[in-house]
Amino acid sequence: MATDAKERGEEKVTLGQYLASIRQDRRMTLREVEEATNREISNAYLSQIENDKIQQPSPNVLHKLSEIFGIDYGRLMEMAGHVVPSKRRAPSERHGRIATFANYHLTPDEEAELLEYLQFLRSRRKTSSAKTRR
Amino acid sequence: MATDAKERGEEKVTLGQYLASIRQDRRMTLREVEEATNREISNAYLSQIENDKIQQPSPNVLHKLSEIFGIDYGRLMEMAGHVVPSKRRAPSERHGRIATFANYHLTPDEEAELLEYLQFLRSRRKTSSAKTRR
DNA sequence: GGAGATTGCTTGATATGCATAGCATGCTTG
DNA sequence: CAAGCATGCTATGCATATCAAGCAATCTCC
Repeated sequence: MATDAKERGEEKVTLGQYLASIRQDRRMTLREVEEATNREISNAYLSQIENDKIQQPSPNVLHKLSEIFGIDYGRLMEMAGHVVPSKRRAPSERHGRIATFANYHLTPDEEAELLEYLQFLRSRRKTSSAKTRR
Repeated sequence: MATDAKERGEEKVTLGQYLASIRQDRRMTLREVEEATNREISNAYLSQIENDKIQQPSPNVLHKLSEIFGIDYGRLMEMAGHVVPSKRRAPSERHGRIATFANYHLTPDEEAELLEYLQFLRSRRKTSSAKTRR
């Protein structure tokens, strides 16, 4: 247990972070995404979303993005703070499938590095009682 | 025009009409509904919604109303013109060989750090070439 | 008839989604 | 270096969701 991550700030993946990482994973530029949406979503606006300048992008926007990227619309809705049908609303996020890496096109190399990094993270956390990071 | 929404004709019922008729059915006043939502939705705003002055009430508002009235949230979303998340999840199981991370049960904290690290990894070896070292 | 409450609605103000245009930096090549 | 383009981001402005306050019609009950 332990895991008092909530108390220390920056832990949870934001909608912006998630979308940005997905876009990079797909190797697309902001303008390419704009193109892909038939100019329905401007690159400028996308930038704001990725930097969390927009608090709640509309469902239609999120849907378009989920189509482009081939990711789950419901999850985007959730991350944006919208209530999703058939999902129980709980203030405390039980982890579950927040940002599963299945959505990323990881190369074997990347996967290896991530695993290694994860081990590093965990070892560090177990041994030293961690404090301010970075 | 506060006629019953039971028009025999096939004109489609608007969100406002629907909500108004439901509220009347429940025999509640605008202010009672406002109360029932813990004042999250003002009676003034409700009035505008019922008269279709508002084109797209936010999902959260619609959800609250669906709770109060005990009606289907998804339907309200649809009537409001929002795309409703369908669970018709396509066979997007392209991950195949790299589902490794699915086996780890990452805390939100770890997931965030991994994502950040992945972005870091990719940001440096952008698209081959270039010996740029920022 | 008038005070007082109740109910639906309008209005003015504010917040925020979202677009167009433009900026800053980086990279490439003459 | 300058020119050019690509990429991410910012500045500005408009549209609209949402609220607080107030108004008009109604229904009491004296």
